[in-house]
Amino acid sequence: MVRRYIEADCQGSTIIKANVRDPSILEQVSSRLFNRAVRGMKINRVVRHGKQLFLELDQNYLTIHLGMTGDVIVLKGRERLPKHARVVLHLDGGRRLVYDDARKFGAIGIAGSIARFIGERKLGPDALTMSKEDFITRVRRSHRPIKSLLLDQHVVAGVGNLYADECLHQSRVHPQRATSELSQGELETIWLEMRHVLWASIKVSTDFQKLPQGFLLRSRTEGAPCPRGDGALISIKLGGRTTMFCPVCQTLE
DNA sequence: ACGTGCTCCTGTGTGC
DNA sequence: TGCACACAGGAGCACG
Repeated sequence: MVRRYIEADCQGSTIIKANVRDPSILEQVSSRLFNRAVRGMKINRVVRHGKQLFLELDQNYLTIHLGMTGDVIVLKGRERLPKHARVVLHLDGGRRLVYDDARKFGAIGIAGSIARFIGERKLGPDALTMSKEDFITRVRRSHRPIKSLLLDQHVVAGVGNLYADECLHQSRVHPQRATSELSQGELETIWLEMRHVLWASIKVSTDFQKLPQGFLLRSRTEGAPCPRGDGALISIKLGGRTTMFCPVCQTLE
């Protein structure tokens, strides 16, 4: 969604200059080098891999990870900056591309190539691009709970906590099931539902209330009725993350 | 190779 | 209304 947004509003624009208002948001690059890397460069296109965004410039890539509270906003006039604007890119034509991030878990940097960036961080294949066979091969041998694997960006890139819960709910698989114990059919279902869930969310621009009936994300609250059956949702901790599921339709066996 | 707990940071919701 | 506290959608790290 953010990738499309940036591309729609900024593709072809030239970065006049950058204003790094909080250098601690920069990853492995100083403000000075960052400025030098982006100044005068055109934004040719925007590529996404998992949760990572790559703004393709003329000679390198500007990388963006939104963390938990990061957001990209394009200001077209003289609007006030958002409260936690960490980096502002001044574009030709008076537009400003703003990175806003309250908690500062996000990061912005410069990369020479996408492949190298992914390789250095050992990121797995993108959730929406990887084949079913690739997904099953990468996941199959692990004895870890399936939810931990879905959340592990080294295995699959792009699935966050909420989407992992939704994906398993749609698949009717208990989040604590050991992945190695899952049947071929269950793994195929999980791969399919992972795609369904991510596409569905993109379609409604992550406005969960607009998701179709039956989605956990519409009422992700402990005790809420299961959106697709009889149970009531319960909450557990798995790998330190809040995990919501229906104990009636997602069973451990 | 795995789970656990801690860390970074700030805003929001809850209970007293 | 004010305050203390728990918790939050990410991810890296040390540790056992």
